This record gives sequence, C-alpha cells and structure tokens, in this order.
Amino acid sequence: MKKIFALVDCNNFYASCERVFNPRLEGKPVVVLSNNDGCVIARSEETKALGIKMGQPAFKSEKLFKKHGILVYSSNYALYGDMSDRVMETLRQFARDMEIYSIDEAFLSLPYTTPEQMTDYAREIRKTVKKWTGIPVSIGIGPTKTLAKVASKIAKKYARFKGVFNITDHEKTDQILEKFPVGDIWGVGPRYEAFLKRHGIKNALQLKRAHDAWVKKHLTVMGLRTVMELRGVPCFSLEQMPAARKGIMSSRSFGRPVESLDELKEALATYTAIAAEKLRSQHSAATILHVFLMTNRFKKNEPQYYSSSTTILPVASSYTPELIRFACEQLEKIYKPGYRYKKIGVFLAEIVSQDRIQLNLLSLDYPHERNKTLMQVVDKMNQRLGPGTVQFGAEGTRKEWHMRRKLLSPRYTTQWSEIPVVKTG
DNA sequence: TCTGGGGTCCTAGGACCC
DNA sequence: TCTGGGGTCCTAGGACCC
Repeated sequence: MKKIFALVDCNNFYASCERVFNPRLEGKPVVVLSNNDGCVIARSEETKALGIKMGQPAFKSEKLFKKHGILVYSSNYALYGDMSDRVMETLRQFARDMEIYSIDEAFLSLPYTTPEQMTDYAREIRKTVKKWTGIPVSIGIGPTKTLAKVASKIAKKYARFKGVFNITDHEKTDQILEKFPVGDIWGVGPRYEAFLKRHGIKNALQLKRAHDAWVKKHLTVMGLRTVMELRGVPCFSLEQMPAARKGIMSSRSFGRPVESLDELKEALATYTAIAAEKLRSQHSAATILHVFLMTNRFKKNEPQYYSSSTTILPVASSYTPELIRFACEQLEKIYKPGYRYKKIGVFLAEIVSQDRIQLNLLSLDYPHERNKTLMQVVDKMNQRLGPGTVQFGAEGTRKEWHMRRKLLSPRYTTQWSEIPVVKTG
C-alpha cells in the first residue's frame, strides 16, 4: 500500500511541558534556559512575539525578562523526557510504523488515502495528543520526510491551518515552495543558506530546480538528497529501530570557574559515571575513552587553553570505577595549573555489545560477573530513587562546581522526593 | 558574575601498500 | 637522463540536526 509521511512536532516543547503542570503559565510568556541557565532554548508563543531570540544568552536578557514579566525556567530534562515518552506512546496508537526523531518530533508512516482523509486523521491525532498529554502539536504531511517537515513548519506558522498542513492537499506545491525560505529547509543550515543566497537561491522552489551536479559539488550528497526529496523522490526512509550509539558524550559547563585538579577530577568522575550508565542502558561497552578540558572562550582577556587525550582500553568496559580511573589518568596528562576552566567532558567510543567483549589473556582473572552485578544494583537504585542516589567516591559530595539550575521546576511526573519541602518556623 | 549538550554524516588529504 | 598510480584506511574538520 502506498504510504505518506507525517511529521508530528510538539509546539515549544519544553515551555509546553512546564505549562502542563503549572496552568498559571497559560497565556503568559515563558522561556526555558539551557543547562547552567546559559541561554534561551525554548520560548512560548508570547515570548517569541516579544522578540526574545533562540540561543540568546540569559544574562543579557534579564532586563527584558523583567520588563515583560517573562517566566523563566531552568531546563528540567527528567520532566521533558517523561512527557516525551507519553506523547510517543499516544502517537503509537495511530501508526504502527513510526520513527522517534527527537525528544519532541516523530515521523509517522500513514496509509495514502485521499488528501482530505489524511488531513482529518492528522487532526484526530492532534486532538488526542492534546487531550491525553496536554501538549499541543503541529503536523505536516508530505510524500517525503523533507516535504513533511516543510508542511509542519507551515502548519505551525499560519494559525488558519489549525495545526495541520498537508502539502499533497494542494495542486500547486511549487507555489508553496516558492514562498518557503531556503534556510528553513531541513538540512540547510546557516552556512549553506548564506552560500545558496550568494548564488541567487533564496527559496525552496529555486533549490528544487538547481542542477544536480552543482548541488552535489557544493552541498555534498546529503544536499542532493534534500533536493531530490523536495522533488518528491524519497531518499530518507523511516528508521524504526534506533541505531546503537556510536559514541556517548557527557560534559557540562561549570557553575563557576574551576582551577584545582581535585575539583576537575570530581566533575570528570561525575560525567564519566553518567556516560557509563548510558552505555550500560544500551547493553554495550566502550573501547576508547576520550577526555577534554577547556577554559571559557568568551573571556577574551583570560588565558585560553584546550586539550584532550585519548586512551584505548585493554578490554572494552562499562564498569564505572574502571572508566573513572582511566579518565582521571588522562586528565592528569592534560591538566595545566593556572587556568580558569569552564568545561570538562568525556567521550566514549568504539562501542561494542556487552556480551561480545573480547577478553584478553590478562583479564581472565578479572571479576567481571561481580562488577556487572554491582553496576546493575547501582543503576536500579538510581532509576528508582533518582539520579545520584548511589554514586562513587571519586565523584565528590559537595560539587561546588555544579551547573546552575536556579529556576528548576519540580520533577512533577517522575520523582516525589525532589519536590521542594517548604520550611516553616 | 553570567554564553548548552549531544549527536550524525561527508569529504579532503595524508599515510601506506603494492 | 628519467622518479607511477590506484586502492584503502584513518583522521581532522566542517556541515548539519534537535
């Protein structure tokens, strides 16, 4: 049976999540900040109307926030992740074939019927998601993923479409594409946008009509696929099985500059433990461990330093204490005193399946089973009682370098113990 | 005082081999 | 005197995504 793509995109997802549990925010301007309360990463419609831009640094916007009474939140990924699961479960009721594309987007594969029927079905999806989860979504329908993306942006932009736009429902697709800015196309970022504009390509129709060889030469085969998709030729298929991660990264900026090796080690151990847990959750182990360290690049008047170091593990591992030990060894190699560090991180790569670890001769007397059991217990407790319930000594307890999250909402859906206790008396 | 984090894929160019 | 060239692998860097 012929199929069509629908892209379901949650509107202002993080801001909408905050709203679901705090009706006081309804109709008011809301922003959610990135980790460390750094910059704006989500805005409600009211905030967008006030001219607050995506990625704007929070400290430069404080006056505007105050002036307009904008309600500001630190990002609460425990809440957003849980809300995302609810939205995706709801969508699964409507389409057996579905790809969870990001925390707030999913592609559905729907039967190709009549344009009216497909649009009606999307309206039904939209209504149900709102009813079951409280999250408003926009839905774009098109013959390729790229065109479904175009349609979803139109659905979101023009209120008259009431959240659903079906590009197959219009005879004159080219007229729609002509009004669609080239930089809004999925796969065209700021660099390509500027390049294309320099060559007179300003809208999606012009890109659709560009010459294949020219596109391939300047935008690589990925760009050519985008162009084919604009022409209605599917080049990107529905990926139902998420591919195993090729690398796992864990890093954060510090809440204040950090100078001492001891504190850097604490932070690095903490992030390594996070990465190791992710590794175990996908039943894999890593062979390469990469550590990096940097100062604050925005501080032009301070001395800058960046360094990184990679080690190949003798045997692939997902055992937190061992990974922490390797990570700290790397850190000692690259650490230089006298700098004010801003960020540290670890990247685990060459990931292999847990049950296919190549043991070398030296490791035969290694207590693999005992370590595995220990990690399972740690992971279970942290899942049930909240992250950080059980941690390793190297991670430290004071964590004064920890990122700022001054404006965090409670974890309404996942954790009763973190709802702030009101002190009396 | 204060500027996020975590991914993917592709290409060019160097090293190396025969 | 004259000094190849194709294939493969790896890495760094650049583009993109949310």
